[in-house]
Amino acid sequence: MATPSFSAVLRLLGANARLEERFSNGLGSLHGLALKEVLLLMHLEQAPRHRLSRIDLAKRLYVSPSTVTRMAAPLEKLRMVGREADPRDARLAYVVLTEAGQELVANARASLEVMAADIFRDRWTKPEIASLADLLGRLTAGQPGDLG
Amino acid sequence: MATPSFSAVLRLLGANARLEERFSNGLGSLHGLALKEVLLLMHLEQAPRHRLSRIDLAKRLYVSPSTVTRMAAPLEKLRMVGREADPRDARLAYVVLTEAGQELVANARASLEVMAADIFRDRWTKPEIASLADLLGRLTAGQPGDLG
DNA sequence: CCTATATACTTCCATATGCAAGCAATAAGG
DNA sequence: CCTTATTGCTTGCATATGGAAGTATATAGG
Repeated sequence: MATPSFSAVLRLLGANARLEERFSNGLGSLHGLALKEVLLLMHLEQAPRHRLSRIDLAKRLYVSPSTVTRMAAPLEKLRMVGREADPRDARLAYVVLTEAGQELVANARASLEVMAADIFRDRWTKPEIASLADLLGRLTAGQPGDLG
Repeated sequence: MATPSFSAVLRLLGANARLEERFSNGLGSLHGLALKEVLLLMHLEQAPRHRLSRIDLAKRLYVSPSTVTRMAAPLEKLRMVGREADPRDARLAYVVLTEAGQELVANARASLEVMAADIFRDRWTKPEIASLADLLGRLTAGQPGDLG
């Protein structure tokens, strides 16, 4: 029917939809945060000084700057992140991971790793999982701040 | 850092975001339709008698039934799909692909296959693409109406 | 310096989407 | 038959998101 390339793309779209559904169901009840919010915190955790500008976060999360502004607001209210100005450039308003945020992201990451392992539990060998991760990594290569 | 399973999941999310961005940019200008609308038409094309109930479409597109209702409305206005009642069950309102819809989906599919090939143009061998498609197919297995 | 351009962020508006509620029709069980 | 539960679809409401416009700051070029 479809070319192999097209088939790969179509299946990636489907696999993504299934994964998002699965993770959303499991995660919200556990930590009260959406998957995207946890990813935001994970990017901060990985960044130097645990902080990133909203623009950098937007690039890493593949969303618009306005979305980052609105995602950060409730996280700031929950004291998971703080706001920090740059002394050299008054335009910058870094999003900084707090202590509480670090704790939460550690727990959420553990939950996510369990859920991820569950997805491959049946009918997958370790080399197959590694191969999938490797091939997918080539599709996202060249981006700053790869989490995985 | 992350377990291989978690890494695969994270990269899949990122790859999906990049692909959607790329396909949205290229497709809208070509045929005036969003990627999701083309996928809807492709599912109809593949279905017996070129028609599906809104519920079946929702499952295949991984969206809610209300979204299908609202996606079909403008396509019906454009005469890409029609509405057909079931003589046995008056609750069913099939979405049917029209002649014009078949033409459009053929053209759009060709565009999508070119775009898909573009994504893998550099640094990918045919076996690698096939392997990726195969592995991703295992994540979506068991679903009705696989397009690829 | 002064002006023009670019950047970071925020806010407004339009659109997309899921969920709950509602309606119509069918199916199931007495 | 009649009642109840189920199913397919639509609509109202709340939320999420991108893009355009607006503000403030920084940079580049005379």
